[in-house]
Amino acid sequence: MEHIKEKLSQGGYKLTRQRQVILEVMQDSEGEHLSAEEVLQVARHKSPSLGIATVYRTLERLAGLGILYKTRFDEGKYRYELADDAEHQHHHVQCIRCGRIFELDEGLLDSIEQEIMKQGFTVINHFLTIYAICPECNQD
Amino acid sequence: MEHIKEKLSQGGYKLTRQRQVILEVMQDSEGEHLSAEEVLQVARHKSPSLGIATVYRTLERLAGLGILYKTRFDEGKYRYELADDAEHQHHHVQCIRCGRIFELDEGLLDSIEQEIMKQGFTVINHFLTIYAICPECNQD
DNA sequence: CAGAAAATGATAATGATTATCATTATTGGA
DNA sequence: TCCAATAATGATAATCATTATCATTTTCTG
Repeated sequence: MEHIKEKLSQGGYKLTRQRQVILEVMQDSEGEHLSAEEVLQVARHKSPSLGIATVYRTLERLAGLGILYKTRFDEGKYRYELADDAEHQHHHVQCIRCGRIFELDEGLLDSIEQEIMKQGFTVINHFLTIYAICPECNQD
Repeated sequence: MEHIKEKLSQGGYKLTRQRQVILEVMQDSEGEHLSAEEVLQVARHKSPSLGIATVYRTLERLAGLGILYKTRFDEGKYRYELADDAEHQHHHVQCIRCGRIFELDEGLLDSIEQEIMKQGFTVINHFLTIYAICPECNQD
């Protein structure tokens, strides 16, 4: 939490009550991937007058600072999750039956990146989403 | 072109003038990834009264039949491209400078899929997008 | 050729996000 | 401490892509 506050102030942002609440929501929902609307619903428990515009602005800033990951699955909206300390970019498997999202190990894409770099590209980032049927749904 | 017509009628759809025009636009733009709005602009050269709703409906049907791929890059809209004959799913590298999109070989993800299957998943599909700086932009 | 079914085009509705703007909160000096 | 400058907030309008609606037109089948 401390290093997050640091990043905020380094970015020239203040840790307001609203930002604190939104950060807490993100921390309390480890492993989930929340949309802006979902963040708002939960955050209003602690800050009932919170507006959706502030949620969007805050999530955007936090993502810009690398505190959150901003990902778009194959639906119309972005989802956010707390970034780990490490620099690594991770990936997802989404179950097409139950909709749950599973994390995928990093490093799996290294060989692909190397191939592309050979062709003269500088790789900045990559996003992989796999659609599958999860083990539980497979039992039905 | 013939096998596309076949697929259409097999799906219970008629090859109307509008659908023909939209298909031609997609065929004439090999290697590009067009949004619905872009398809409309080009298609209106041949069919000026074409409506955007028809474009959306047609692209959706063609994608449903596997004639087109429907992909969402990290922006708010879908883009479409003609699917190859092969079943394979391909992937993209997008240059963050010039915005151009490059195709990526298939097969690169096989090892990752195998890993996930070991964990009990049934893989249905996967989407990989890599953000990079392309060789040309790298020279600036 | 008629009549049913499908397709079209105009436009309204929707959902997510961004922009605007008046109000409120915060902060670093006098 | 108080005050102005600046940043942040919340309400709401605007925007953008997409989907839904519906009256009209087209197409196919008999």
